[in-house]
Amino acid sequence: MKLAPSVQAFVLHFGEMGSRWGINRTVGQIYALLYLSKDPLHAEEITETLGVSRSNVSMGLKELQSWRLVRSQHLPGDRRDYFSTPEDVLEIALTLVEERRKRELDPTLTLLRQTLMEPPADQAEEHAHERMQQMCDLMEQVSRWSHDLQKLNPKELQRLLLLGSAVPKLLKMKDTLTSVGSKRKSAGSGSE
Amino acid sequence: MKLAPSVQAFVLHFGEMGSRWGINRTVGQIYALLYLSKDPLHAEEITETLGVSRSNVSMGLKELQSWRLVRSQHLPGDRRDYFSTPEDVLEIALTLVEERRKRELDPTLTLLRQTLMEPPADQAEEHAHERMQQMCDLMEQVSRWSHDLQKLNPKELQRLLLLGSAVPKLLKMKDTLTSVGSKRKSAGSGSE
DNA sequence: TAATTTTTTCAGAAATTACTGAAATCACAT
DNA sequence: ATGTGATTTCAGTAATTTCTGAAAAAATTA
Repeated sequence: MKLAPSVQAFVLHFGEMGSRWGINRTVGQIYALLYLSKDPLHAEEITETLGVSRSNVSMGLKELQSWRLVRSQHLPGDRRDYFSTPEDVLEIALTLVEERRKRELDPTLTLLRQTLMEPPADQAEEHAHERMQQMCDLMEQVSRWSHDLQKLNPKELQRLLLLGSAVPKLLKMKDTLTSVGSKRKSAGSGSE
Repeated sequence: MKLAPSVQAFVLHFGEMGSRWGINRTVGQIYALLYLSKDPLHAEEITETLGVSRSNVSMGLKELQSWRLVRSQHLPGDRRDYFSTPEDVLEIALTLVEERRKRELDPTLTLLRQTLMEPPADQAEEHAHERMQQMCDLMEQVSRWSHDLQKLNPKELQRLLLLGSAVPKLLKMKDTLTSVGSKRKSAGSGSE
């Protein structure tokens, strides 16, 4: 398949960015190609277009599926697998957040929780444990944010994205409201 | 410097996670060590503790400083540089968000904007450009979120983190309020 | 069932990234 | 200026990751 110049550039760019994003060049290129493609592609087509080996494409597709960024399907009268990316960019972004949480946060969170079960043995360990506790608390909050995001419907998510810096204003608004109803309620903490 | 078992485990873990986070083993270990350390350390101390070469530590510290995750300072009567991490985990998280935006989003955003300046040359490019536009729009929103986050003070940020899944409720609350003041105003869009 | 097509696996090769030791540079004190 | 200690640079080496081609396995059809 011959690519238009701008498509070619995008595919190559994704290949280069791959290493920053924690995937390899081929995986980045495959994703870019599928993302831009109007119709699902089969592995052989990807192989030819990118000029890499068939086995490399096979492994790349497997990895992208493990990220849930690529899906496979069958077309009637064709034995080959066809691959495509989800349409909705918001859905894609959510998946990315979720998978990165699993891979980049959860293992550390697990270690921290285990470690913090045991009390520090001595003075030297004491300060370290305090620091670990701080990191653990933060990661748990971020992790919960990520989980909560997954529950939002696209409409709510879209609004949240558009909100941006208006969030603090909204928080103030809420303060005003809640303080009207109940005078001097313990301020600041509590997850509502 | 001899490390307590739990500290040792944390340092090694950060080394292993490094590859997932886009840094190498040594950089991960150096960061973990400094993060847990009560006092700033000089490079030689890090070298001995981690058992890697002095030059490797030098490069690692340079990289961590480029991420703004590590700072250097001088102690009176000592010519060596001492290194430490910022105390506040929220501040650290913000820095991480900002730096990742710069490294992982901005380059792609630049390419997309450039590409989308030109109209698609033919039918084949047309669909690809639509997809690029969708990605570009989303990335710009995420990028703006990241920028806006940086402007929040720690208190606001902490509240936002605690909010989590309560955000949609808050949005609904806002709807109720604003619709009271002005009847039938164009709903849903507009960044407030 | 066997034949055919498609996909996956995996050992070795190629490419990339990380690390080291030696030399160069820098910073400060005398 | 010269010396001393600290830091950085960098070419070469080591380790890791990525990629390939061949073979095995799986899926589908006849």
